[in-house]
Amino acid sequence: MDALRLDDQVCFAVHAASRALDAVYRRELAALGLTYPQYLVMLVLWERGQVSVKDLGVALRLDSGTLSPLLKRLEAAGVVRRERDPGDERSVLVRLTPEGALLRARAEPLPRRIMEASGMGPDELADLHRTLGRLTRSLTESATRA
Amino acid sequence: MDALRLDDQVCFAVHAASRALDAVYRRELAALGLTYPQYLVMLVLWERGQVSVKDLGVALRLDSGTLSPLLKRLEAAGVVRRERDPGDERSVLVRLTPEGALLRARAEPLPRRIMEASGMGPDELADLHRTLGRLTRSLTESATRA
DNA sequence: ATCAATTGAGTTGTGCACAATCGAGTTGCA
DNA sequence: TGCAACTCGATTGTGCACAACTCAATTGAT
Repeated sequence: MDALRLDDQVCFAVHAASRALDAVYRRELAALGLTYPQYLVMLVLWERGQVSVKDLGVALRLDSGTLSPLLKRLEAAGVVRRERDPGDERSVLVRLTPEGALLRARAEPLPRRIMEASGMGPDELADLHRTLGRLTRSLTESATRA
Repeated sequence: MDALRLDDQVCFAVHAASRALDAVYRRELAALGLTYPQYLVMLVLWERGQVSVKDLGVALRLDSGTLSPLLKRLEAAGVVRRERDPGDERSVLVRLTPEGALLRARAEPLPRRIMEASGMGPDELADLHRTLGRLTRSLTESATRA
């Protein structure tokens, strides 16, 4: 086996799977007016109600260069509000608007639909989840070490 | 378990792994002057020597909107050449330049380095590769059906 | 032989991702 | 107390990804 064959590269398999997932989410989220990364932000907000941009970045592993414009679009769409933290004026708190909170109900059926589209059972998905978690951790560590 | 919890979403695990891989490749490829998607194109060219834009799109599952500017940058970097297919003037053939062919040797050690950074054994990686392949196929099918 | 439908690249517009940088606000230490 | 170091968010610039569209070349059906 040739180490440089495209089809043998796990990296391409991950990349392709990620884009295929994105395409399925694009279709499912269109009705909610959200993109996939915007949906990820909403997941965090539906869990916590309010988060600083900093903590959002930690949760999603995104920096402010990505989050700032994304949050601006979510604010323009009327689903979140942004305001400086009175206790620390450097920090910006992001909260759900009532409209944003209402979106949650419409997002509820999504995970099941994606699971069905994946063609995999719960156990297999859980296994994949764990494996990818380990992979991401290893890669991240190796990146910070080097 | 809450279906909408970020940490329970396999989609986020895939997304995060993909970006972590991209980060590692970014570091490794910097010396070659390539980005990760450009490296994927080069993989195909190192295999086949010459490919039409159309076939590249099939191999990488990318459309011309992504490939056209990317190939333009590779051409500007001097590693590929583009010319109309004399047999079918609609088609554009992409070929390696000698400089592009030389890059292959410098890319050779990459897969091993990434494998080490992944912290996973060959069997486990092969397994992940297969699982992701099935996932991508299922998602793609479900997308075209709907 | 003609022309309508199809194919293949390219362009435009939108949005994500990251590096590098800036500036305001905060903290800590001399 | 005063100032240097640090933190946080925003901005700029580059590149990837996809949808929608344009246009030229080709194909096929009549």
